[in-house]
Amino acid sequence: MSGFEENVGVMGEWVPCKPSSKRILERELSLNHGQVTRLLEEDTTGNNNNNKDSSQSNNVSRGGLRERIAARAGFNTPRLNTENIRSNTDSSLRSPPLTISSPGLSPATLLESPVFLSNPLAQPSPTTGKFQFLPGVNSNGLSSSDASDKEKEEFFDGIGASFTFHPVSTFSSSFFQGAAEMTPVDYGNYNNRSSHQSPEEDVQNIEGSRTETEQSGQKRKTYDATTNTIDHQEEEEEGGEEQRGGDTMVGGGAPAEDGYNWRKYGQKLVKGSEYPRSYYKCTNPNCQVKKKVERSREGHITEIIYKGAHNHSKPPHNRRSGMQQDGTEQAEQQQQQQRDNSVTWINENNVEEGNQSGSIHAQESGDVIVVDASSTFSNDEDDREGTHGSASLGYDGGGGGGGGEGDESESKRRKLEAYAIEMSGGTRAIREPRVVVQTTSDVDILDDGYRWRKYGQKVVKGNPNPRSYYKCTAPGCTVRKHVERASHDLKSVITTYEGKHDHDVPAARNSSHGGGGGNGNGGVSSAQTHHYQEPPRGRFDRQLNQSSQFGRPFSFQPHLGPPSGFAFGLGQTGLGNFSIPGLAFGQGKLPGLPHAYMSQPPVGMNEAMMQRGMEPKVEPGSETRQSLYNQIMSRLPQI
DNA sequence: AGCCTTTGACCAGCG
DNA sequence: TCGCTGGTCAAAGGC
Repeated sequence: MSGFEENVGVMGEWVPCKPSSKRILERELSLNHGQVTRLLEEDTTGNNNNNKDSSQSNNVSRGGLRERIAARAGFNTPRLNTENIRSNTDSSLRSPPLTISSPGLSPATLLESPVFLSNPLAQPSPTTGKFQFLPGVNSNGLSSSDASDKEKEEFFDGIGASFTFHPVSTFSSSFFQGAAEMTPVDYGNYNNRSSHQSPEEDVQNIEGSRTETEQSGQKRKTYDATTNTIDHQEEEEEGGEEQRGGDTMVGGGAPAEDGYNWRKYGQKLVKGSEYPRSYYKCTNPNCQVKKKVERSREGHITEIIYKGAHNHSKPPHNRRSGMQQDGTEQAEQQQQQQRDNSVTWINENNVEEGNQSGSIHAQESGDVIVVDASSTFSNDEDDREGTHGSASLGYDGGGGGGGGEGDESESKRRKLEAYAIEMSGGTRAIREPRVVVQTTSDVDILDDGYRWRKYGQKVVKGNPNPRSYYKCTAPGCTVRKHVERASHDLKSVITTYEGKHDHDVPAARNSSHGGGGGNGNGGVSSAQTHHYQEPPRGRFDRQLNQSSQFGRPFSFQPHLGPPSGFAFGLGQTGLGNFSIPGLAFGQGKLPGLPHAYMSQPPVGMNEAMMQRGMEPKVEPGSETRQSLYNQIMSRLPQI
């Protein structure tokens, strides 16, 4: 391949350079992520406090991001200065400065983020940036000592690119649904695919900078903790595929459908947020659940924050009475949600420590997740991944000293939040790991070292570009991927993977595009990483892009890797904005979150590298960070 | 008529 | 105490 300097799809947006960025970055980067551990000892402030801290809201994009992150992840998160972040639709954005005002957050940390998810939604265009992969970074997030300075230079030069760690908002399990409808390509084994390899429900339609979700036959997955089952309630939306509008906005009316009825009781333009926030209450009598919804100018839901838990079941067939909301509209809303929201729960009630009764009813409709948090829950759906673990609350061991002492309410809230996180993580767990890599390159990402058999091709509605579906030809390997090219830029390739771990890269092809850094070690890493982990899907959403996709919970546990709902962009002139819209949900035990998170191998990174034919190398993490730091600092404009 | 959204005003918490 | 801010109220109007 052509090496790092070769473009990599960029996702992100450029924002005006902030003069002080370097200084801030310098200070912040000097801190290592070990500090994150200390964050655990800090009180998780919870979403409700977001607006209480005006100083924070001034520094955090969309106000209270940090708190929101904390609420999701169960621990305080680095504070980011994202005030300059703008919608990526703003073409005027350029040369964003990297402003990191968060202890413990370093480029290395970010680069070690679990998955390199390019979020089409977040991009104005796949061609607006480059998706760079750091040279010499292996699956462990360690840089390679073999990576030449030149490579690194090139890497950062290429950071005209910004890249985004972004959660993917649709179920990966339903990712290849479209394949079922596509025109099969006879490659011999196509019809012999095992049932479990069959395409499922919906297909994410990545169209240039947009992600559309196939809505025909949209399914809702309901996870019932009491039975540990996942119920697919297929909701055949009227009109089926015809309903799939392009970039249909959610009407100015009701919030995205999530199965419950809501009454809007207020709207306000919150400081730090570009978009107005709407306040909704559940219309069910005695139900105190509320939610806040923020929409972009286009009507895309950029964030949904739930507060509380429903004490009732969903109303039958979620059709609002009285109001005009036909199936089409609803379907549109659902698909809208699927492609762009972030969800946060602030669970404040119905939870009793260690003794939850009832059932957890986590429902997802697109990205909207509603959780009836009234019980503990466990999720065995993803046992194969070793994720989730316990359904027990992510409480910090009964107060873990921390802020719990003497502050019962705070402790409780913390627990509740953690609980909510747990739940959200649980719902996430039912999805298969997935990695989305968008590149802009003349090097076909198909040539990633593995052998693929094309089993179909389909033109997804709303996307003029044909999508090709591939399956790994390795025996027993169920990895699939689909690839499509942006019509406006044939070099832009969007590849989405689904599946995981079990075999090495075929030797014969492993070096075909080794690109930079191709030393003996590369193959090793490559061989180790034909697996895909679900990225932490945190909201993400608010991301630089209003179209955000957001947030998905992620597991901090080893098998799942670090949180991913993580998005940040590096500016063209060195470093750009930096945002972590979806450093979201964590579902592991609270006490271990930060550590686990920080220590997770950058699966996504590695995968991304693999996509690019790069060969990760090993190097002590500290060196990696230092190297990154040096590189970044050297690229920052002098103040 | 009922339910909804809109929107300005008000309230409360925090620094 | 004051100002800022997010959250909520409630009247008005629409469907």
